[in-house]
Amino acid sequence: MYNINYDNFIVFYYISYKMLSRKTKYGIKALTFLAKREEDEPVPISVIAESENISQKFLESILLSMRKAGFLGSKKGKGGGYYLLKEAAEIKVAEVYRILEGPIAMVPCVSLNFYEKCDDCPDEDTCSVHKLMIQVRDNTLKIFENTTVEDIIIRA
Amino acid sequence: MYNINYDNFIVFYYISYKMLSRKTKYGIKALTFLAKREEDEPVPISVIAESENISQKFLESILLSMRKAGFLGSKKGKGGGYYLLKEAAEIKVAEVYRILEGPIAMVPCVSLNFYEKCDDCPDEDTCSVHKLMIQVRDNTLKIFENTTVEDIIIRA
DNA sequence: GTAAAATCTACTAATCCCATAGGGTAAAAA
DNA sequence: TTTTTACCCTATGGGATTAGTAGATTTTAC
Repeated sequence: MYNINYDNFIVFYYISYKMLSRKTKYGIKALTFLAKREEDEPVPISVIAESENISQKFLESILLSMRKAGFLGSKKGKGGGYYLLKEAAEIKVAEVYRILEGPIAMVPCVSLNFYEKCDDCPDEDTCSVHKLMIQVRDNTLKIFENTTVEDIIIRA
Repeated sequence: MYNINYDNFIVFYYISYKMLSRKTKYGIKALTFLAKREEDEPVPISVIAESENISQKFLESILLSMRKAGFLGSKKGKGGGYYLLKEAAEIKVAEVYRILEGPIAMVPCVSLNFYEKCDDCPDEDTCSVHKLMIQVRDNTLKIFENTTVEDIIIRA
């Protein structure tokens, strides 16, 4: 929490970082954790959760989403857990982001995969922010498309 | 709303675009609207709201924030309204964004102006997403710093 | 074939923030 | 003094996030 002085009145406000949710963050952390292991044996949720400091129940739903998306496989029962189905170098951050977070674009009207007209905006061509947001989207997309789980491990 | 087929069950879900709120979007639209006018006379909130298709009450608070931030001046009573205090070429999108939306960074631990440790992350150095988010921040920041209200008008 | 281990599923809940609306006050002009 | 406008405070519905709780289901181990 921060405070800023306006006209001699102290104004308290919370800063919100909503662009990267914990869900996506945890998802990426879990993927890199799995990729860093040498063995291909299934890893229980509990192990990933503890190692990466993630709420286990929350992580369950995240891993499930990524299993349904084809990144992970799972095995039930003793000795079970989750394991990577793809090579770390084949998993792009862009794909993971879209599964867990949603569109990469800042506004629906500039989304490539989930385009929708902004319901508050009568005309995209005259919209002040449209082209600016396309620019931002292209740049962010470029980074996410060119970064794989392997890249993340190497850099860190 | 989109629907996707998982295991023969139809799953409905809503897509959220939270990165650029209406607040910021409306703020930029209002600034460009004022900048496009040739006269420097004050423009009533109602006129801006109607022209740009913005909820008037919501726009009130937005313009107030931008007045307190030094971008706008205001005049009460008949013939009153809001007017630009700076030249359009001097108003960077980055500044407007920080006032209305908040930090440009996707996560607190990579924010330049509002740095905070992520409370779910024990160690930034070993965090998988930290460096990636720095990269995204730098790119977005570059765009926002190099774009002014005048640029927006010219491009559109 | 029983117990343990683990994934899966569903429901609930607290909290937060966005977007908006309503109503009233203060100031400026006519 | 009346009108016009910005200014300020409060409230509220809805939705997203981030879990927590309880149990069902599947697999392995003994």
